[in-house]
Amino acid sequence: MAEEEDLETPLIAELYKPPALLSIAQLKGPLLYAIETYPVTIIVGETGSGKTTQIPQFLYRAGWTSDGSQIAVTQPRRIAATSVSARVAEELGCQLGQEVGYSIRFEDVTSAKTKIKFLTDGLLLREMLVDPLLKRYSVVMIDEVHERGLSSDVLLSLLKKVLRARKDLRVVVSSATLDAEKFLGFFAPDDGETVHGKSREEYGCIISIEGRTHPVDTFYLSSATNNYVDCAVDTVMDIHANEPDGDILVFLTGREEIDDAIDMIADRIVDLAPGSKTLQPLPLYAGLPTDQQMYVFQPAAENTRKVIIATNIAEASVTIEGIVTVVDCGYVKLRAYNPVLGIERLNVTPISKASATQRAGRAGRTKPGKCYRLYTESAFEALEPATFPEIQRSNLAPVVLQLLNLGITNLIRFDYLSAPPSKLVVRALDLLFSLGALDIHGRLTKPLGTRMAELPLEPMLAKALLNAPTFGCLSEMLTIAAMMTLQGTAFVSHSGNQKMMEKARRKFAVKEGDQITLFNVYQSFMMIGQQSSQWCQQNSLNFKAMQKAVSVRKQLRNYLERMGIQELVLSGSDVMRAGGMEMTERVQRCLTTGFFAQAARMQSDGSFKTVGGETTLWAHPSSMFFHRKADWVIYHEILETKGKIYIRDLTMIEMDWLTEYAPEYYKVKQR
DNA sequence: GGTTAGCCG
Repeated sequence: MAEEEDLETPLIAELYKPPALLSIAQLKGPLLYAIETYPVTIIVGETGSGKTTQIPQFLYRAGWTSDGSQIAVTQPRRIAATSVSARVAEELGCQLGQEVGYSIRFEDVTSAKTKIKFLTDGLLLREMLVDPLLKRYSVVMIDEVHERGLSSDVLLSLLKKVLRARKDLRVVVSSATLDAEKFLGFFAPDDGETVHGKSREEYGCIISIEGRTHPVDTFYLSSATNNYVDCAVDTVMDIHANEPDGDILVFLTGREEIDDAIDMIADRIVDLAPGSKTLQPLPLYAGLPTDQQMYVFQPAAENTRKVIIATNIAEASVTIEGIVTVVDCGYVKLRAYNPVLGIERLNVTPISKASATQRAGRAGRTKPGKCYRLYTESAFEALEPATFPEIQRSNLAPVVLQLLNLGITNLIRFDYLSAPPSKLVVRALDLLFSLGALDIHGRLTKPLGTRMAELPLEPMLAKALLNAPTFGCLSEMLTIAAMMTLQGTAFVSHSGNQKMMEKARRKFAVKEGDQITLFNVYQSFMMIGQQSSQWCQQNSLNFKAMQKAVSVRKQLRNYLERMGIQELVLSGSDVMRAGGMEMTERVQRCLTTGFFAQAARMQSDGSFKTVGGETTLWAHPSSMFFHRKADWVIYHEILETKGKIYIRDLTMIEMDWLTEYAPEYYKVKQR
């Protein structure tokens, strides 16, 4: 086919140079020596080097847990914590939950015998609230720090402090990229200073480990493309025509691009010579229903080559057998946060070198592979070495709350690995102050502020929930809080089935808005649906998400009970009329006490304006106010997509409630 | 007017 022969921008080869490194087994001695000698050891090794599974076992066998302490190994994702722990338990020949276990939210598979514990980094942060010096651990290993996630960044800062207080603690930091010097420099004492008698040079060391992956030949475009989706499709067809067997993995940035690419490939398959090997294009993104995600793991049919077109989900958390070729568009969607408007948006951003390497590595898991980068080599050279830290582009209110609760008072001068813009910190402090979590000196209030910090909820929702008893709607707010944490995943939404979904949603809808509609969904699931998956299917509901809501609700209720707040179940007429107010109104008022800063008023054209009047917002199509009229509302989330700002989870309120429940916040704006 | 990169407590 001529079309594929003369690609506008032909691909040129770049030779792969295997690094001369030692394998993990050969490094056992040096690793144990380093961890014994230095407070901090930085491990550099690609996924597949065995660092995550082997190092904890080395430490365990070398006696690091013989005094009854444990080894903690953190992972950024739940799926990694569970699967790695299962493998280590198998290698050590023990039952999972005995010597080796894992702990993630809602699942604690550990026991008194557990010596090696895998857990998510977010959960270790939570543990620090109860045990700030992490006394139960002799070694803490933080894995995948190169991803620069919010939790792992904060953990590293906190561990630096803990190391100052605990001479016996050892920290192992593991990264897939060569930014080890930065991490080591962060932990080490300043020049001329010492910690526990150790100088900067004596404080830590770096060990690099060889990966167990196969070499990957990398190709670049000779000149840049302005349409990487078209280019990806061309490249796939070209590979299919010219390369031997083996599946293809294509990285694009989102669902829309993936669907487009799949349609284009499907069109081109028709043109393939009769009887020749065919292509099976498969999408993979997180929003896809689980059963459809599973197709990518099934081997291709006879005489068929699989092409998996995926988002970043395939970069780290998912491993697919049989991939020998990777096509990398060079972009990813990243969250950006505008602290002035408090708006999150998803930006298509060039990936980092670290990501590019990780993506290429996906081609070399079973045998030598090839990676086609849809950008020039000079564009690759110009990429940032590592991903822009999440702490510099997030809403920091939850982190600030947690740090304050750990006794860290100066958040501007806190020892960050990469400091967030001070605007983000100030915005977070402002919000927490207006919620009543901080006093004018920036200290946590008691009990409200400390309780908000303890709840595993975003601050606004935590505030509303803690206020619920005064409105006599704790039971309802527990349900609403649990449902809101699902972030719009309660209803299943695969393309083509939208009408059914709309119909299902209308069954639960009430005029007061989305939050009380979510309450109805939960109530029906429990009472009518009897928590069955079949009932969920009939009502276009996501069974897994509903089960999660049940768990979250239980967990929140337990937290509140420990704070001495009981869920009172009122009965009959009490529920309907307590305080001379309908339950719905009490819930609406209660929500206002948490979300007053996110109020908007509907205009005659159906759009919304914020209180200041400067920003135009639109109800998200999943909201009932996408169609219906409202006046004032509070909203849960605000997000920007394709230049349009949407608000999600809306509840009707009255304007007077804003000044009633947040007089300070609205005082200035009234004048 | 028409939707959601990914992950965590």
